[in-house]
Amino acid sequence: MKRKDEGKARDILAAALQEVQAHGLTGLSMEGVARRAGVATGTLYVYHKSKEALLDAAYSATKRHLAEAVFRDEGLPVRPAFLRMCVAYLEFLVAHRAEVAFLEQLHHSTLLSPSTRAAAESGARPLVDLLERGKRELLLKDLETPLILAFLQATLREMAKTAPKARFPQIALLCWDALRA
Amino acid sequence: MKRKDEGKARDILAAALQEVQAHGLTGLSMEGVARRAGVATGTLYVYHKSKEALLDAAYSATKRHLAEAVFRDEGLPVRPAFLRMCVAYLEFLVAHRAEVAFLEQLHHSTLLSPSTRAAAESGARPLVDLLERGKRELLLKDLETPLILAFLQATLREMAKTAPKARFPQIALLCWDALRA
Amino acid sequence: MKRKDEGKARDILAAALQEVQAHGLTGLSMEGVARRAGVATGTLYVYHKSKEALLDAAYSATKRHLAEAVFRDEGLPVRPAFLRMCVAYLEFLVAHRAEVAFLEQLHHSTLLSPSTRAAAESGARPLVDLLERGKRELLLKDLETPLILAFLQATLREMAKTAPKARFPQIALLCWDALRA
Amino acid sequence: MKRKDEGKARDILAAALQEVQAHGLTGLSMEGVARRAGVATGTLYVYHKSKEALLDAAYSATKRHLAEAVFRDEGLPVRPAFLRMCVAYLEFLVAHRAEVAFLEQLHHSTLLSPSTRAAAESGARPLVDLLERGKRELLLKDLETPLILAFLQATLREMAKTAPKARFPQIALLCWDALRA
DNA sequence: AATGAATGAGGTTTCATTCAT
DNA sequence: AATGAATGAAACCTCATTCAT
Repeated sequence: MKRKDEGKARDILAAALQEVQAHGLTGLSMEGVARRAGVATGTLYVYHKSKEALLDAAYSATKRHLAEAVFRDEGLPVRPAFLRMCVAYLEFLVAHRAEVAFLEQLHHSTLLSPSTRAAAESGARPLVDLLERGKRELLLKDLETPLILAFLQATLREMAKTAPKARFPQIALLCWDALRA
Repeated sequence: MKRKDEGKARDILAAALQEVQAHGLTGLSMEGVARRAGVATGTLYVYHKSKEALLDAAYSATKRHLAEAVFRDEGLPVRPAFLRMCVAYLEFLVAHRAEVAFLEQLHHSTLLSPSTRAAAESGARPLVDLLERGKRELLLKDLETPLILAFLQATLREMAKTAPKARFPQIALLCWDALRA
Repeated sequence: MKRKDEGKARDILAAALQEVQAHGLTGLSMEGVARRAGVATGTLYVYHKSKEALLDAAYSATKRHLAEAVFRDEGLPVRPAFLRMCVAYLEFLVAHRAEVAFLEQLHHSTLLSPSTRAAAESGARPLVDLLERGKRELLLKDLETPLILAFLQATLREMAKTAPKARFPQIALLCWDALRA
Repeated sequence: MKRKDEGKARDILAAALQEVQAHGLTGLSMEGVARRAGVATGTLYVYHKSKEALLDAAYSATKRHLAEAVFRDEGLPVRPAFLRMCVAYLEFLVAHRAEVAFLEQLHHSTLLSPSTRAAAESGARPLVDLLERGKRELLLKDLETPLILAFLQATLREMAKTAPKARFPQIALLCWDALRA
């Protein structure tokens, strides 16, 4: 049921995202989303069958957006691929604060359906594959993948808060050095 | 005259924590908290002037609980102090999953007052002091403190998910090695 | 699309008026108003953003009703205009007891916004103008206008309680004689 | 049940009066009264069996206060007695605005018991008697007593708003002239 | 498809009153 | 007598969802 107005569909998801950012998950109301998207409340139900479904969709779309920007597999060798992903992630973090905050809020919450969660997870597949390839090729330390992911996420998120864009390649290198065998 | 009951105050905070755990922040209702605490809804407002205030108080109390268990400064030298804190944190993570989940949910959310956030922050003071002492004594790498904190949090949280209690000292040592100068 | 229903808006104001009459200001509940108006509680909030706003609106509407019935300026000379207003006021008093009682209750009360009070005041403008014209033309005693208003209100209200409709012109004349120069 | 603390009993009635003045009848709460009176909420129920009873008592006490100050019968002849009462009423109106406002609010309201209303009415007995004596002695116009009362109340209330104390005797005389045969 | 008025269940909060101390 | 914590019914209001247009 999605062949109505592609632009309006996008507006609605964007509005949901901005509303969560502005009022928090608990302060989110369908009326608020509708107002921000410039449509009537009823219209929301033309595109999504419930509030939960709308949030699910917004979460998925945002995750996909992030995955497309960051986790593309471009067929590079391990090291340059790793460095590119780190830089891309840092850039995404500073360029799309609202999206990042939204994902964070939704991530901890009882609202997402398990299937959405699983689908979202799969967006990072290319990075996971890359790390495992790196371990097989003995380029990376033999640590559990979730641990590496947590380390990267924590480090990059923290660095994105203060470091200037010019230093992003350096930071990526730093991460590489921390993890290489 | 009837004095305010210390036990009841604790029950209410505990009930709030459990309700968030059970239904998520968005599914939290004052009636649910009251029922679980075994008091009337009105009683909640004797102890806290609003839902927000109740959550604030529960968050503060839980943070304090964590700080007391983990971040005590016992006057030890840097290395043993660091190792002790790591182990204590790991132990807290596995022994108080509900509390940890609750803190996580509240941490991202628009509900906490800035002052509560600030107060909560200060609980980790002893660890911050320790890290800075370590850097001054040239025992630790000269990294920004927030970065070290993020690293420790990510690593320990991840390890607590799978590692058995017996390996906690080893993990602490691993962290030390990762950070020592 | 469903347009806001003019009839429903009227029903709600009428219901508020009747509820105040039945249970007093302190006994007024939104649920009672909704039930009497034959709408859902939520509907009240489609038309008025709060209980206070609803009462404000009901007060304004009733005052306007009274003003239209009584204080019309029909371009008559002072004496016949004065007599006509007196009779019209007396007729309103007996024909719309509920409205009158409602206005009285609201008049003394902290619920009305100052702007509503001011707007309501302006309804009697034509009478005020008439009285001042009468004083300028030396037809009426040179008393302060508020004093004349208080006198008229007290007298007419009191007379309306007992006098039969047939005597209204006589009463109006009596007032005129009491005030003429 | 009133032999506890005469001062406290007075404080409670005074607090009720002030609270109505401050927040209106609808904004009146027992807790507010207790706080202002400097007692615990429970104490209110030692002196009055319900909120309604408390308001009844406060209304009665205030009416009695007014009656004692204004409607004393001092055995004077009609004219001086009338003039004295007018001046006393004017003085009460300016000296006890809070009391007057309180009485006004309660007068229109469903809260007073009929018996309280009747008792309060009887406070003005001496004035009613005086007026009837005046009519019998052919000193006053033969108007219905309630009409005279309404006229006096409206006029004096209006005059008290602006006239300086020095002019009170003049105003009293004005009223006398308006009503004398 | 789009609208937005209408719904009514459910949420938060208030408050008169009771009761243990 | 005095206290004030505790109660729980009801009040006000919000909001996801439906439905007539």
